Amino acid sequence: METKPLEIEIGLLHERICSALGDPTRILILYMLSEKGMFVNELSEALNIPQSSVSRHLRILRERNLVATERQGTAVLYTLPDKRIIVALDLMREILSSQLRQEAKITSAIHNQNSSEKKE
Amino acid sequence: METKPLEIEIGLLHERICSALGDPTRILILYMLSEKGMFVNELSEALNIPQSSVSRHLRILRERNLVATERQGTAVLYTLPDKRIIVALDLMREILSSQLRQEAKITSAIHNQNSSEKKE
DNA sequence: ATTATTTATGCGCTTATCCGAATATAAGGA
DNA sequence: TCCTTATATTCGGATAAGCGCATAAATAAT
Repeated sequence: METKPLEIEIGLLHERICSALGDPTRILILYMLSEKGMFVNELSEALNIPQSSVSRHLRILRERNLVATERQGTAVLYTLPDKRIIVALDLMREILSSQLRQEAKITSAIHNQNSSEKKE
Repeated sequence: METKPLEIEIGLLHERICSALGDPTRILILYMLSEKGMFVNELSEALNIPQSSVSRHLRILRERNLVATERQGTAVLYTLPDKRIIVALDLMREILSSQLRQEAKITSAIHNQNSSEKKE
């Protein structure tokens, strides 16, 4: 079974980037860090999520170099070293809102259809 | 417990777009469809993956409107209605290759360090 | 050294995701 | 109708991912 170059690259893309986006909390963390660097407990409080859970999510992001760390005393400041991930996420949000607009159109079209059917 | 607007939007973003990218096969399918429309069996053969598996992946993409379908006799042609998802994926590939270049730099720096240490 | 603070990890559990094989469904032709 | 082709779904099982709680590890201060 041969594995083509594209497949290998996509496999790596999934493993390193896409799978990190596979949890809504992690996406939210990326957006929060795009505003400013934050400590673990800050994120934990802001998200209202247990510290251990935040720490685990941060580990996944850190292992993939999507966030960077900087020790400050006993605390660890997390920052976003490459803002392009936010650009990619924003693009996906645009795709989503296109979809939602489209779905709203279809829904209202069905409503119009129903009300004109009633008239007949 | 309040849920802020951003959280809701991110939740939807994850549910509808990001989670669909959570499997390498699905990413590969999107790339293949970006070249040309394909039938299920074509994808199945090209990917060397069982038809049922491909069909399931296509369902996930279809439910999220990331692919469109068009019946042609007994077969179903799958196409990519919005190429922007490819733009987003390509951007992530760029981020990844930046990372890989960076890692290569660090690795070679360590090698240089080691060899100069040996000299002393 | 002891203690306080902050972050990371181990553990057990639950849930979600993926898979292959088999079966069901849909469309078209003999 | 019956059969063929193409696609979709169901089933059962295996694997991965996420969570909360408790605990370990790291740093700094007394």
